[in-house]
Amino acid sequence: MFSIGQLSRRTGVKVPTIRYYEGLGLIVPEGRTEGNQRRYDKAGLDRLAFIRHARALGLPLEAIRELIMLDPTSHADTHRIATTHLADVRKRIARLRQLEAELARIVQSCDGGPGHECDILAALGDHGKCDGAH
Amino acid sequence: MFSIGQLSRRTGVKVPTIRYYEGLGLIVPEGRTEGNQRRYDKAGLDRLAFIRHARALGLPLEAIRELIMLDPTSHADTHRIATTHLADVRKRIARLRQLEAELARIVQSCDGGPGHECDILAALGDHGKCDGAH
DNA sequence: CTTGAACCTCTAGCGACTAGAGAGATTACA
DNA sequence: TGTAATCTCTCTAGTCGCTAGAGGTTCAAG
Repeated sequence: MFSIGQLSRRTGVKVPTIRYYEGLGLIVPEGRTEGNQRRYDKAGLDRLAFIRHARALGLPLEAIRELIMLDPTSHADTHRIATTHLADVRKRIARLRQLEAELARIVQSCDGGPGHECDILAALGDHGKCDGAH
Repeated sequence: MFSIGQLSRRTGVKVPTIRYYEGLGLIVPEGRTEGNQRRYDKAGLDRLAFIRHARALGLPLEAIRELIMLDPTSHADTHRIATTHLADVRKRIARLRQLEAELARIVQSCDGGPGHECDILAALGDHGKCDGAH
């Protein structure tokens, strides 16, 4: 049996966050003490480790809830959620790479030295020079 | 003179968002009509276009506020803000690429077909197989 | 039995908006 | 000039994934 603090220390998830997850129905303590404090068993520990790892991978809590709720033998659903998230991550990477290219271009337009024409502000205000992706 | 709706249509920034920006002090209408409606001039339009483009590049509103407030001839500050943001974007890309690699590995561990051992749930719960970056 | 740490619930805040209520202003057209 | 349609006003609350704090209770060690 673990207290919420022990669970927190073992998983690296902060105490208020665990309670927050409980509010969302993602994890429920096995029981309570007479004094109303939460007590967890090994299953609770595993569940929280699962949530934490999935979060570290960037899955939104809603997707994690789906993973928890669905039939663990249903490969199709599991696969769908993971694949969707992978596609999402790839989209975000693509977008960030565009931003990176444009920002790099803007920063290079000025060497930061004094007495030099600085184009950064103008470049930020002027959409015309961009690829038009945004 | 533009109404808030005209400004919205010309810049692609939604009306409530313009008012939200005003609450943060990023843009102020040139004046108001007798009936208390906002009216903007060309400077307001340019200012909003600037904000929109900077946002599209991912700059947080706080950074945009800095850019607006600072002396436009001060290259150093401008350069610093843009460079900081570029570094931030690069960090986020690096992190997402790690996630992508791991997710791809996890998804590949299961072909989604029936009657097949699916490792996705196990892989999500088990941090041990990861590079340990998260 | 006392102390101090850990725990409880509840509320509010972050960033960057978005949605909606309910009321008032403006504009286009007849 | 009237009226109807559209626009705008302020205000509040919701989104996501937490985090921080107030004010009070319980637990475990010495």
